[in-house]
Amino acid sequence: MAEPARKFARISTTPAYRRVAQALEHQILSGRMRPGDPVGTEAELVEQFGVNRSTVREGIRLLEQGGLIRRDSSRRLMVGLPHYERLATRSTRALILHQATFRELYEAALALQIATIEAAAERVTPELIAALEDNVERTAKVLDDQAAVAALDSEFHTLIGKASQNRVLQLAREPSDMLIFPTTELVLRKVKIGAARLLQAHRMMLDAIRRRDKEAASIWARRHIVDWRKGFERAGNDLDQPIDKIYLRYVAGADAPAE
Amino acid sequence: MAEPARKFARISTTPAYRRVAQALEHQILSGRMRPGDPVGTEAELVEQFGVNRSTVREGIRLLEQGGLIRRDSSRRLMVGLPHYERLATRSTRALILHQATFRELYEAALALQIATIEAAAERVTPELIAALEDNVERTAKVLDDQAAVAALDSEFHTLIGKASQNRVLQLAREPSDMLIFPTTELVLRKVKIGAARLLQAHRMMLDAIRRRDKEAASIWARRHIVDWRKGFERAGNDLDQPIDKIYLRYVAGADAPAE
DNA sequence: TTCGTCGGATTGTCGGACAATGCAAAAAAC
DNA sequence: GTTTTTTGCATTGTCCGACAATCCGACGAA
Repeated sequence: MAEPARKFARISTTPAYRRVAQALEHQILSGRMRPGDPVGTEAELVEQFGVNRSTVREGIRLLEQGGLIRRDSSRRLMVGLPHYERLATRSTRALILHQATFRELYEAALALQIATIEAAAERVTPELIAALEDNVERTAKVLDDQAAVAALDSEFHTLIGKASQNRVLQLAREPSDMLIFPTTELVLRKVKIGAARLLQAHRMMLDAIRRRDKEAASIWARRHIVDWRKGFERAGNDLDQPIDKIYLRYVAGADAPAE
Repeated sequence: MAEPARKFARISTTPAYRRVAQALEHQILSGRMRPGDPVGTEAELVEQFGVNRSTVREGIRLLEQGGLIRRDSSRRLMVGLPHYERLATRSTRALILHQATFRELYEAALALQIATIEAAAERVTPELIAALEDNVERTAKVLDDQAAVAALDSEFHTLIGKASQNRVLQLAREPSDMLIFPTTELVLRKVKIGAARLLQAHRMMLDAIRRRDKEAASIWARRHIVDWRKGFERAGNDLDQPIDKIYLRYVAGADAPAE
């Protein structure tokens, strides 16, 4: 049979639920709806879009997962401000599924932490210095408790991130941080002097930041992460193994379906 | 008034549609379902979970947006491998909504590009060298066409990313790349010798990578990005302005709802 | 003022329905 | 027997209507 002589362009038939999502997203990104604004009830959206409530609800789910739309204490819809954490967990999952290795994490963490601490040395505020000092003090007190030290280590680096006042760097760092920090505790258990070295590194970094000494801060940050790598390897782990083996228990959220 | 003495944990009642999504996600992340596997029809999921089809569909939407579940050419569901691009656009949006500035982008890009090119110098393959050479040649041919040069510049950096063989770095870079590259064309229009400088930088980076000379690669990468910044400022832009003004048109996808 | 109670509004879930479309098996043509 | 066409079934997208659970504000009682 002869070709139907393609006279017409392919008609794009985007499902209605997706168009609902796109319309809402556009409103939000263009600034016409701002974070915190109420989105309106499902019934209102039904009326505005002229589609069924089921369709509206499917569209809402699309945005809800991304954090662009949230529900407040009651269950009303409002425009949300997607926080990095949520994005980070998504990225984290992607890295796991792509079977990224610890070496890749290490390399990225090295570059990002150094850049972050240099920015922090430039722009740190007195409040954050105080918070960092407090963190270091608390770390010194619980030096025998590996879990506590690991948690404080994570907090320390989060504070450095805040001090950097660079949201792009923070965003870029979060996936690797989320995957590396849970191993700190394991490393500390294996390497006995690890906690003391960690504390010293934190002290030196804090001191360098306080003096706005980018170079010293950078050197100690590097040393700190190299220490992590050495500990990781000494704990019997292979830097080239994919991360998924270790992390599933950390990222897999829920369990049973409805029953 | 006395404190209510919080004795009870907040009672959490997760909606069924979300539990459906969590159950599927858990299956995927744990590896019991692998990318490419069919998820099954909606009817099957209805039967397995014992909930209504509408509920199943809402749960699917939650995952569909994140790329964890896709639909193939027909519309059947299958496990997807969320690609970085999708994550990057989400992160990009977050940065816009958080009103990040170009200075933050610049700082992050500097650190990330340097780390990437150093990794690339270590691990580049002959195929990628060939691809990079091809890219540079094509750039030399269209030096007067700013749009073409900008596109090739973006491609060049993507290739460097591939050569680094570090998915964590690539993932970390994408948001800032996506926001910076669209400005390259603007910069090239304003700064006449920009294209020539860009080409020279690419040549030197390629040469350094080929020689596995991390130091030279790093130096030229830095120079390259500093050039971008200078051009950006010379074009009359303020590095401390939030990025949203310029980028809405790039990231806002669709417009009209159903009518 | 504080505390129950009530009713309206809204969301979560359900069941059923139907058109459009893709896929595969059955039927027809060679 | 192989190729093409047709037919039928399965599946998704969309709609409708319904109801329980919950939240919220108002109203009245203690």
